[in-house]
Amino acid sequence: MITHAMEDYLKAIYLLQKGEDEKVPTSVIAQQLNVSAASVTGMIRKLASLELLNHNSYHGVKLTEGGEKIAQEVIRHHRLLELYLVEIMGFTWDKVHHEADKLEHVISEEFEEKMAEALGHPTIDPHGHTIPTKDGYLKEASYEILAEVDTGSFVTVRQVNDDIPEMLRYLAGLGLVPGTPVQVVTKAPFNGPLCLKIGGCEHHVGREVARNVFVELSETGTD
Amino acid sequence: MITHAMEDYLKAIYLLQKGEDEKVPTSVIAQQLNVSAASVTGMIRKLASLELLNHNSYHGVKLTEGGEKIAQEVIRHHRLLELYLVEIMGFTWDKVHHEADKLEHVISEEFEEKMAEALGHPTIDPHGHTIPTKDGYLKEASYEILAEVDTGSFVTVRQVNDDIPEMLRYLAGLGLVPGTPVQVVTKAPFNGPLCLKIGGCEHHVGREVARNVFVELSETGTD
DNA sequence: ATTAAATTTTAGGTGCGCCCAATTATAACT
DNA sequence: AGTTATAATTGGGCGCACCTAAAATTTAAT
Repeated sequence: MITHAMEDYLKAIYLLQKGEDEKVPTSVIAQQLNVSAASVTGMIRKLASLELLNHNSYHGVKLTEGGEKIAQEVIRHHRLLELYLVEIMGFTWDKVHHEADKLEHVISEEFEEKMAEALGHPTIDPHGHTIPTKDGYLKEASYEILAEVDTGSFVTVRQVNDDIPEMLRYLAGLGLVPGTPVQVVTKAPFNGPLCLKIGGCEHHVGREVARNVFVELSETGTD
Repeated sequence: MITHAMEDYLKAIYLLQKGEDEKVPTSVIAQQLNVSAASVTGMIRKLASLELLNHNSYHGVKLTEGGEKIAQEVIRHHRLLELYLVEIMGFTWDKVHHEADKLEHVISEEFEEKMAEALGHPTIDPHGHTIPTKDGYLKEASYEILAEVDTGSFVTVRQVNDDIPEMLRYLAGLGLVPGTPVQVVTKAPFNGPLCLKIGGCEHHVGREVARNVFVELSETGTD
């Protein structure tokens, strides 16, 4: 039996091992899930005994195929839910992450299918993340971090981190949402703010924010 | 902190104490929730310590105002969900009870409101049960049990029990759904089947089924 | 009034998922 | 290589929600 907590661990490990290379250390999982390292060790033992991941003591974990499958299903639920809540139910995009985190463990496969149909089998969620397909395929495109692109770059927003509601409201206010073209006008030194041209207007946003926005470099004739 | 299990107990007790008179005995709660009587006693102690119900040892329990409030909220969630799943998402009515039982503990107040709006603030769920209002008011109309009305009666279906999916599919097939007018043509003796005229056709249904259908007697000119 | 039957409660125990504190393993540094 | 810092694991505990088996209470029946 897969419990909700197990699903949370599998999802977290899956997303972490995508970001980095393979092996995910205990401490990182603990931080991600806001639990103690001891708790993680305990849960890892259980998941390993179910062959959902491989555990090399003191050297991190790696999901098995079975573990990845479950993680992808949970992520599909989460991202379909986020989009459904925004598009069909009229939630603002800052609220949906929290709601989806609870619902993702509870909905049936039929619920998932009804959502997918109502949304026209979408592939991208409101924050720009790829929705895994029913058969578990998830290829997350890799974008640049806005905070790190060169001054003068023309970029298009592709993704934003979805877990800080206040930041999402701020971003929406700026128009810094997936699909928006942006020019990086200046980057102040010493981790200072970026000056961004968004829809003709210039805005100054801090690095903290710019680290949570992911962009694609535009073809810009010049160069 | 109110847990999901507590919500289930409060809901069950609320619905049971409506049906009967006041005090609900331990054994009935145990049966309703499919747990042992010992488990019920344990949970009752906890709920009593939170002042959500009053417990007279060996003499059953009765919800306090606080307990009723929570029960009504859970029931509102459940019934709005059932209707939403049928009307907006296109579920068949036999599947929604199970789905709503899981979702009812998880959705936010905002989710509840979005559903209510999308449905035009409905008052009756797909099986004919009253949906409590936001401020907790629930007046469940009391109908006759189809199995017990007199031969020859003209009645209108008002409610059906929602927890047996196969029976719901059967009832839908017969057209025995809330709003349908029905005539009780004959009732075979020794708990035999009822002959019902539904939309011009006669059908023979067993007592078991007829005990799960609730009807309102129609004004029938004659008499 | 006593006893038998049914119901309810207590006692003791299980698995889950979390914690803290203490230990052990790895890695990093003279 | 030997010491030290960091990270991971083990051990012992806690609360929740459930269980079975045994004891206690109420009820109904003689």
